[in-house]
Amino acid sequence: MPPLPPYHGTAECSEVNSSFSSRENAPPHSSRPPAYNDHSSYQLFHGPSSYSRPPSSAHPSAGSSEHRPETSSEQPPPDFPPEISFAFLVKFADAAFALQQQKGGACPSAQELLQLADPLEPCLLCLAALHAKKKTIITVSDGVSWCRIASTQLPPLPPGSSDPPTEEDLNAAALALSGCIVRLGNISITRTPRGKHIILARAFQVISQNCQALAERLQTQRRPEVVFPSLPEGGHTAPPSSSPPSYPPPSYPSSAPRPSSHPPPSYPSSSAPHPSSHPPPSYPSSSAPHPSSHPPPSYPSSSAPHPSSHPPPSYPSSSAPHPSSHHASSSYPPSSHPPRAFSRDESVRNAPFRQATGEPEAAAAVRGELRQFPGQEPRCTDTRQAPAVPPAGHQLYGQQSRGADDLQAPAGPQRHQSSGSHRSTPYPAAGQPQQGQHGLRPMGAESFIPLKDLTAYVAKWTIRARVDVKGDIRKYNGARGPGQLFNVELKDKDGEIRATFFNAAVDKWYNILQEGKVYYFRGGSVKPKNPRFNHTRHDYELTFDEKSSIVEAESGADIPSISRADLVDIRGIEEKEVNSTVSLIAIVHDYRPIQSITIK
DNA sequence: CCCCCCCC
Repeated sequence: MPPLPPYHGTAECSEVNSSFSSRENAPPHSSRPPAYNDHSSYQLFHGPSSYSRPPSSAHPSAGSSEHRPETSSEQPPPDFPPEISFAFLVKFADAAFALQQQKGGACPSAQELLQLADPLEPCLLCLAALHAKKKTIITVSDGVSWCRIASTQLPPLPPGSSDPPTEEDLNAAALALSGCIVRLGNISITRTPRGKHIILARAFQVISQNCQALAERLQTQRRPEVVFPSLPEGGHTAPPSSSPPSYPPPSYPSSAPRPSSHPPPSYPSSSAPHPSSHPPPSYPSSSAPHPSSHPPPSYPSSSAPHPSSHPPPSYPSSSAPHPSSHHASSSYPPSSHPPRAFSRDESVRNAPFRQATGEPEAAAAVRGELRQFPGQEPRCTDTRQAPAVPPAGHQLYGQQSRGADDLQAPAGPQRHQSSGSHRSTPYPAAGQPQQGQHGLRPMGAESFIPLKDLTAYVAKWTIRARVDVKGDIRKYNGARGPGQLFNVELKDKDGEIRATFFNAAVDKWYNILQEGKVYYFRGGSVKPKNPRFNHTRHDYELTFDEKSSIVEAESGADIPSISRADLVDIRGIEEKEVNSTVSLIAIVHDYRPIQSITIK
């Protein structure tokens, strides 16, 4: 899939994003729908009433701030680095709040947050992404701050949704996302000609659905919203002061200069981030960290320079202490990863609705990624255990055992947890691999070449890459008649390339290829890409047919699907250069599909 | 073989 160039977009896009800015100090609490509509000219959501259910109301029992995720409190949420256990998240959030209060309500800077964590505990947890067009706004939190992200991807729809999904479908889908941990990937930050900031995601997967307690806990505590008006105009790159990994947690470097503490005058009084029901832990309106309209010279973050602007391309599982500190993306070629609209189909695959079978979706979702962290069993907060991951063998697609099959749930979790969540509509994940035979042999022992070395002049090649993004099947009517196709964006350690499957190849491979998994690919054709439509950082693109060989790789640990280089926390987003790409994992507090946007 | 969305 062709990373599209930065979408400088549509007016509506910019408008939507403008909502992130300033006045959007609304707390993540879903109880404040109006906040989203402050622009009378925009009709962003279906209707306030449908969203007014605060997650907490749905899970009254979990409202207490002391409530902790029941199970596996010591386990990291799926896809989080092993150091990031729930206990850590909670502890970290508490420390962050304490620091915030100590600072008189000012949001701790990234630097300060880093200092709250143990040297080896990454304090930046997320991976985020967004799109444009038919936007969707998701309010997420990383435990420290929260923000709204716009996405054109519709929420994973419940089974039986009609093809243009009905409002009810969308609402149900939106509700189902509350309390989910999602992976929002390939976030693109761009600036429109009019100066608006666009934050778009190309990947959206539900990793876990059992995090209501954590989400509620986060919601019960006021956290500053991170708005994005303060995105640097041009690639401002924080001075790479070597990350200060080790600061004893207790010592809050309150000394850290907080320019932020002086919110620009323009800041709306609304600054009180969470006017809502939860009494502010005591932080002054000043807390409103990001004066919207006037992009602070670089808000708190400025104080916390994000070290190396050029993060390592690949990250060692845990050695990288503070991925967050790396604003890798800043080094990204602008526009290299433009927003890409996700189709509903994809969303469905990532639906939070679980199947009755209660598959360990978390594990499924993370499979691949978690493997990067030896010793970490993929698991979510609770009961869902990681399915025994079959000894990484060369698994032939289509011949997997049921268990393996489970693991394949694409990114997706898609099964709904029966346990008391409001999302109870189980429905099977789409895109399950078929049970067909492919007669392909494992190629684990085969040698493969790096994607970057692939050219039209390489005779017989085998590549080993992760399906970073799988597009939807598109029907078309070309000169040779109708056809169908889908694209995937393949990625390996240091390269990427787009591949296309046409017609019969679609039928054969579409369901086999799953986003996030690593495969050996052979038998495809290489041709120069058309830079007009393909923006991957590769001069060529691939085409596979039904006779090609594609076999899942035994392990994808060396090809991180979530590059730590791109990991940032929410606050880190604003520090990114325009056109940079970042990743983060956050908890969805609220998810509201946008019904329509009326541009004035 | 497409190429939708953005740019050229």
